[in-house]
Amino acid sequence: MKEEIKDLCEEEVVHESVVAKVRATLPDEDLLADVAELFKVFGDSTRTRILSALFEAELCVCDIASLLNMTKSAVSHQLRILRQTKIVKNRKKGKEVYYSLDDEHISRIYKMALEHLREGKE
Amino acid sequence: MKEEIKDLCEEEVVHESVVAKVRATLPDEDLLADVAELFKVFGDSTRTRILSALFEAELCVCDIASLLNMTKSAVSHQLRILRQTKIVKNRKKGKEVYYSLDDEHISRIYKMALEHLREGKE
DNA sequence: CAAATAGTTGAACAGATATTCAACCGTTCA
DNA sequence: TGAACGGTTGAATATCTGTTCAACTATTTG
Repeated sequence: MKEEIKDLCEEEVVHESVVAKVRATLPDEDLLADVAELFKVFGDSTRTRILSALFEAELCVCDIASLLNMTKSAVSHQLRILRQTKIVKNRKKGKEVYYSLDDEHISRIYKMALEHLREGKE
Repeated sequence: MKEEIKDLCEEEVVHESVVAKVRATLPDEDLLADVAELFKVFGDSTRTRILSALFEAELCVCDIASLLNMTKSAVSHQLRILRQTKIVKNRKKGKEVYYSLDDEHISRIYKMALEHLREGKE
């Protein structure tokens, strides 16, 4: 018998034709992984707080740390993640490094989510 | 001396006035936590795969498990998370439980992210 | 009623992740 | 030049999170 995989509904799939159709339209595996990765970056309240601060103004690391009551180190670690995903850009002036948003789309997605949650709260 | 917190830029904040202004406009702490929580749900490729399947059709747990080549248990755990955050709803018919999307906004946010990533890939 | 199937659930485990800490680099300025 | 400050980085730690496994519920059907 072929019961190597125990819990997988291999044969007992209930709706073969629907499953086949959906499988055909499923986006590329890599693209879906990228979507997940992008959302994962937003999925941390430290980072969402940093971002909503940067919606208002360009800020240096010390500003952000003060604003969020966190250490510079912790902030810097999170900024690195936001930088690597091209959500945030920086410019150096003297000793200070100024951060700002790098992408218009990002703002739209973020604000749409905010709006969604605000509506669901009356 | 008041050096309890070591790395926090308490006094050395570089731009007091900007920080004060930004602080005033910062969204509610709870709302930001909710935003993060919502995005965290999207921040897993198993869940993004489930969602993009449900964009196409209503599916039962076995369908999804077969489609994604996962166990029913693993899928069920993720569906619970999607249910709790009201992203997905279910209806029971006989032994089977059918899942579908519960929210129009969610689709818009999700598809906007997909579009964003597709554009950045030529 | 008993067997079979769809689905759920909790505990356990492994892998990921955020913060802390200490050391470090680069720039300014005395 | 060297002290001071803004910022970064890597390792360590504690916490969180996804999958597995096994046991369970509920519904159908023989």
